[in-house]
Amino acid sequence: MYDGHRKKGVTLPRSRRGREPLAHPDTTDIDLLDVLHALSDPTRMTIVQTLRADLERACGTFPVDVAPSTLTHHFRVLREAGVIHQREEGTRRWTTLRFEDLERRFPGLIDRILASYDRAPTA
Amino acid sequence: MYDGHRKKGVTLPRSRRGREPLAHPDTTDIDLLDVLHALSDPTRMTIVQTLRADLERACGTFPVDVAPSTLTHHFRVLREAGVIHQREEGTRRWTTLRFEDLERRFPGLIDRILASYDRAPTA
DNA sequence: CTCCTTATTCGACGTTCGTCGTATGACGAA
DNA sequence: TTCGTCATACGACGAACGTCGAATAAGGAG
Repeated sequence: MYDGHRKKGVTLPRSRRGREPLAHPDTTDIDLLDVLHALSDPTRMTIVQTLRADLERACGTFPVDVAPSTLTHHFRVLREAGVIHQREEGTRRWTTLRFEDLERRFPGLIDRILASYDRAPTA
Repeated sequence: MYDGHRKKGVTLPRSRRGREPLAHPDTTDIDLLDVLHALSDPTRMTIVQTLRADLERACGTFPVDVAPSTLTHHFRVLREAGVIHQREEGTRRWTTLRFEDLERRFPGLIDRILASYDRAPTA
């Protein structure tokens, strides 16, 4: 909802990077529908595809062409869906695929989806 | 279909059921991202789940609780994504899962997704 | 013919989505 | 300290989404 007035920097210091510990859902709470939705975007699919090949990457090193703030948005969607894990180290935020967790929850799903995507990248 | 009697419809003739032949994408044009998006909605997932079990059903016979016009919308999303096929017969519109087509395009995908959904229906 | 059933199209509504520019914060190097 | 880099939060924008009610159309039963 719209909260109205919120002067410039007066009111909120606001939590920034490193404050809130980057909430990740428990493995058992990963929702299939959220995962499918997260993977239904080409940018996010590319991110997951890249992470399946390489183990860990920093945010800025993905082969996608969107603004940094857009990328942050996509990472949040993937993280909140339980698809990726992010940890912080200095100014970098390292990202991994939660492959084992996904495998435990939905055996065989991720690789089947990625294989389907390789077969027909963007139609 | 015959076009003959356009009675008092002064304003909008407009295409209605049966006029436009219910466009379905070719098998080779089915886009994975569209399929994943189509399946990321609980109502549509339930429809697909139902169709995988039963072979063919009429629109009104699905175990979902939404308004008829909403259901029509969901069927269109599934149909345009290439997930279902619909044919008309009298006042009924029969719906089937395009299982063989999906299997040919993305082998093993649909059953893997449905198995994942059975495992954790709506979290 | 009339009436009921089936399922649609249309239009509207509030919400969510993907995108970006700008400002901000935290870290590390000079 | 200052400066540059990495990545974020915020706010805005238009587009798409899920939902529904009302009107419409066609088929079938009487």
